[in-house]
Amino acid sequence: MKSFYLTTAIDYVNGSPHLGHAYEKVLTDVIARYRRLMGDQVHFLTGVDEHGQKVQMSARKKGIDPQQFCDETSLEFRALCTKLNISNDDFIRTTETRHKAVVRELLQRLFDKGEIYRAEYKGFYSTRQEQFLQEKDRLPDGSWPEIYGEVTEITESNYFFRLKNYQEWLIGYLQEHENFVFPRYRQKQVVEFLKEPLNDLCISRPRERLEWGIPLPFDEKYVTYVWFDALINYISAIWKDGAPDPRFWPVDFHVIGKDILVPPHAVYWPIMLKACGIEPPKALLAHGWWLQSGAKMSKSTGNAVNPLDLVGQFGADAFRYYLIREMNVGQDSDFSAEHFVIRYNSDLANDLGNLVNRTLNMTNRFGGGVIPAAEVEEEPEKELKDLWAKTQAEYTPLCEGLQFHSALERTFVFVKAINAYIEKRAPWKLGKSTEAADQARLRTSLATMAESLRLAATFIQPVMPGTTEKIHAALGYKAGAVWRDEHPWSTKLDGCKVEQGLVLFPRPEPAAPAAGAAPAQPKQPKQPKQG
RNA sequence: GCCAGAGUAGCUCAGUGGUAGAGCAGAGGACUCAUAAGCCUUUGGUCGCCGGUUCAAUCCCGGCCUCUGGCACCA
Repeated sequence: MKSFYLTTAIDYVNGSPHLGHAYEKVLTDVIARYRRLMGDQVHFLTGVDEHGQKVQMSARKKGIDPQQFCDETSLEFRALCTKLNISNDDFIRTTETRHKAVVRELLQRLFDKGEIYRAEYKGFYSTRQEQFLQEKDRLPDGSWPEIYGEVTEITESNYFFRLKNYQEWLIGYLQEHENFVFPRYRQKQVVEFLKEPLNDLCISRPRERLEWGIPLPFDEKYVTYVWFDALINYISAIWKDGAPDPRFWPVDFHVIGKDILVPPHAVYWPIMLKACGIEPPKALLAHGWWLQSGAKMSKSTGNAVNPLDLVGQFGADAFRYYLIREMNVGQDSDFSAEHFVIRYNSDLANDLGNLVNRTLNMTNRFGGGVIPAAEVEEEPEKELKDLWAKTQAEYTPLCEGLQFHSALERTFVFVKAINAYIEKRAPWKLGKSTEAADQARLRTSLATMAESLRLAATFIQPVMPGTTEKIHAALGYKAGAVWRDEHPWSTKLDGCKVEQGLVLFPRPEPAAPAAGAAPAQPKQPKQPKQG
């Protein structure tokens, strides 16, 4: 069985989860679920980054121990995974012993090899912000901004990692591995970055300045800083006998935000691994950001909508659907609650949810609640089956290319076609006919709509696993163990007993006529005709 | 400044060397199994601007404008 290891970035616990965290987890989860369905042995890791100055300061502000602070806030991130139905196999925290041990082991290994050395670092230090400043932090007139308070030039001794020794190696590696970074154009950014000479990387902080970190094994007066702590999580979580578990390493995908691609994941990380004698990752997937231009405006009026509230209101599957359907992986996209409601109503409630409900109702009314076998194949059936063949052919390549938004789009084209098929057959008319041929067509139409619904449900599974299960259950069906065997058009449903009715995606209550932007009013009902 | 991405119907986007497409929104219609859902029909665009190559460019080339992101020790 092929193994497939993928990770999200670990989230910094000095703050609450937001849409960006949610998206990264959902995207990674969709890939993970898809690979599992394709038969891979998946290992999906996520977690939290808990060290550093900000955590130390936040804990102090609350008057609690940093560890206690981490214990509390990391729970929020775990809760987010549960809420979004994330199927991670592991959740790592950088304050765990298993992690700290590996960090120290690798630091020692590099120190022994001479990859880490001690040197003086001279710079401008802000006591108030407890950090070194950069030349770019200066105001145009050369002074330092007010927020830094008193700035003094100090010299500090620190440990450095010989990054620049590996610059040529990395450039060559990127040439040989053109698909190291997805999307491709981001790899160009990395190559561009490497045209400038690298400096060695400062990897320590003196403990008097930063207490909350992992002490260097060869000098306990220092803790390691940021990258040699956080990035290591990807291997510390699967550490086995002095190396990352060969069943999973090298990792198939590190899913990260575009903001931490260059330089941390695309430069520091491969070089760190190379220096340790460990293989680099197979690929990095840098996703874009959700912009919330609309939210900023409403914030000023105090009406800010937290996107994560939509999960509670509409369910994890609907939320996941929106994120995956709207975002072209790698690009940025705009998030708006209005847009969300429009998609929810149109795709999920009207097209899919309503289709499920009407299929169940017709099967009960015209078929006695049991899905009959198809008996004829005329133009309407042929058209629908042809479309399925086309959908099936396109689906897998799209998913393999991470084009999940397109894969969903094709699947919903098929869903719409099922609705159109039903109109063509009009079982409610066939039901009134006593002709044997019409009765055969009626049974065929019930079988066809049920089967096509089963197939559509199968294809939405990586994105909306709960919905797939509900639809299959409503059809009285339990999917087999091998997903790909579920893809072809079949007679698997013959004789299945269906449920009474099922409203999967209830339409939201009409928005209260509160001031300002009322989101997505439901369409005005048409007046029923008199008579 | 440098690098990259993007500028196509009201909105979100697809697209090909031969006088433009989808979904949503809008308009009209027939139906009733259904979450007043679904189906059918339909109104919208000098495809950022200016040149060039070509029989022919939205798609090729050059220039320009606008937007977004990155340009290191900051999660």
